[in-house]
Amino acid sequence: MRMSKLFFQTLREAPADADVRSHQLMLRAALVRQVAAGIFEYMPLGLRVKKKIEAIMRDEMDAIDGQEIVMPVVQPAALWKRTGRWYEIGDDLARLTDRNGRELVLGMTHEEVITELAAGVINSYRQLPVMLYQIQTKFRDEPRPRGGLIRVREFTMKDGYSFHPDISSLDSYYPLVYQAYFNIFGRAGLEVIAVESDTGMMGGTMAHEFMALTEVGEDTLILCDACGYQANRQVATFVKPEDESRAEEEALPLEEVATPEVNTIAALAEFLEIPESRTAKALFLVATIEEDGQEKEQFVFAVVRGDMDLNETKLTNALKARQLRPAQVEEIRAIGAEPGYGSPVGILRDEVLLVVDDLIPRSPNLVAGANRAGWHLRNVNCGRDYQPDLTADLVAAAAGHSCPNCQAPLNAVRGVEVGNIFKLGTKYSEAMEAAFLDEDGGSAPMVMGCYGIGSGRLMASVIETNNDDNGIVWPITIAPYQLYLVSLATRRTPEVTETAEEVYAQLQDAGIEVLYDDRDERAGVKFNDADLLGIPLRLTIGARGVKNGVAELKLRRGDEIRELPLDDILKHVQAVIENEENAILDKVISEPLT
RNA sequence: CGGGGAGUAGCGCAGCUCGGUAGCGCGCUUCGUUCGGGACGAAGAGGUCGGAGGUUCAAAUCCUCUCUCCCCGACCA
Repeated sequence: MRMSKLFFQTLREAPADADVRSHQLMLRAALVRQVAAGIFEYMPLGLRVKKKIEAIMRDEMDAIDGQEIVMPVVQPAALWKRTGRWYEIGDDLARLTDRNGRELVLGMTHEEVITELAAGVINSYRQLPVMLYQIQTKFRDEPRPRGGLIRVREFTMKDGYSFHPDISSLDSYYPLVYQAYFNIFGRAGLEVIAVESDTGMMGGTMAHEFMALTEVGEDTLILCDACGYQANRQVATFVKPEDESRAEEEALPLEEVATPEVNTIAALAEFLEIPESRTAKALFLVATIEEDGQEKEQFVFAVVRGDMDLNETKLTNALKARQLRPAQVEEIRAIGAEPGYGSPVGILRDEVLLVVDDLIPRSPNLVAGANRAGWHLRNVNCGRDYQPDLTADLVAAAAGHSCPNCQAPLNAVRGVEVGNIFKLGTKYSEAMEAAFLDEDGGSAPMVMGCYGIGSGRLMASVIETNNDDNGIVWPITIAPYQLYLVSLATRRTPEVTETAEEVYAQLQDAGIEVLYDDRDERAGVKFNDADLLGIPLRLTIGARGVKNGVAELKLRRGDEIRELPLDDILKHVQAVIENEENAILDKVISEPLT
């Protein structure tokens, strides 16, 4: 491709809207443009990267017997009503009505459609297992798109769905996808780690997220350097700090203490001169719980120790709740509690589901609120002063906590979720009546898995982790072009243009992807654009070199400049490209899932 | 949805406090000189100042409403 013909415009300065590095670079390098919040268009260079990423996805999906299909973006609401997600999912699901008043949705994922498709085609266990995937546009009306392509509303996703005759078939297939995912990210030059994750609205029994470690990530990961434990903060566990000396402590009498204007744990600990671990934190929430097929709202009073944070995912799971929201002040008062001074002692127990973290019964004589402003209670003891309805692990693991496997201190890092895999089980096949006849002639629902990767988010994550002050540093496997050919010709050096044209033709004929800078620009402009665009190889043809029969080769990552003989240039370039490719493939992680 | 910030030329910004009819840098066009890391000179093109309403002789500037975008939080297969 000739730069003189390329549809692009590099920007010297990043648009003020762009905050994160990858977003700035994508705009400056003319990969994408933003059309609206969370909605982007891809320009030629960006689309080439996207296509390369997707080619890798196809390759790896095909390698584990995936078969590519395409499903619609616009889907009938009826499908989503059958699984109940039409009611469960809120405003994230974009809904519309056609001219005849039919309700439609914009697909945010395709379980409903694919399950119906599979149900229509698959009748027999002989047709199983099967893996279907697509690379398709999704739309989620996110409440807050952010970070350029990190979190968007309209995006392209590779989503795959596998169908199995039984759980063991899924169990044996799942690790293949797990490895295929490492292959995809590795080949795209993105370092990721896999963490166990919550199954969330997808349902299912086991799930992993593939995370790119970067500060712009929205997820917090809990890692153990000592033993390799890795989990999303949503599900991470840890060994609760057991204080042996205190566990034996005698329960002391309840005692009210005046604490004017003290309505946070930090202020309370300071005011009473006690550690936060000697206080009880009260949290007021309202859960949506399904009971006898009916949804109802239930006030939930959660108690965790003052030095810990509630993990809402754990609480949601412990309650088997559909949803959880903070309670309103009026709701809190209605059950006899007071915001900022909440206590499990003396509330209207009939209306409240009282849930305590499993550390609370082992922590005697805590300071809790007194359910009236300006007062707290000393020596509150679970079991003596109040009886919880449920005791469970409710708190979030954090840096410094003890690893659940080896007790070493845990680390917390930020990550971007670039892919995920789920064992769905039969949630969708049952709802959609996707059954098959097994060997015994009996009917059984198919067991499903689902597997997603966002193309754009992957691209952004690669840029986020592969750039320097001058621009992007693409892994050669997904770079828009492999080689940037710079012609430094002037009007007085037609031989340079001639040579550059010859080299361009020669490299192109050999199948090398060349971006040829034939513009009438100064050297500095060309070099700076080459750096900004991040093309892995830069080959410069200048007057000096032509005179000596050489061209200069420089790698984007690195400073070394090598002179290559012009009469044998193809061989050298090919060798360097191969070398660069191998350097990336060598880093692909092989991590059998146990 | 709560909190904060911002909309003036393709991009980055000034002008707004104190109303007087829009400016700077980069980019873009033409000509000339230059030509190995974002050249120089000259001449140009380009803006209903996000939108609507109001105040005023006069509004980018003051008032009201509204739309959009960004950041933090809530939320999130």
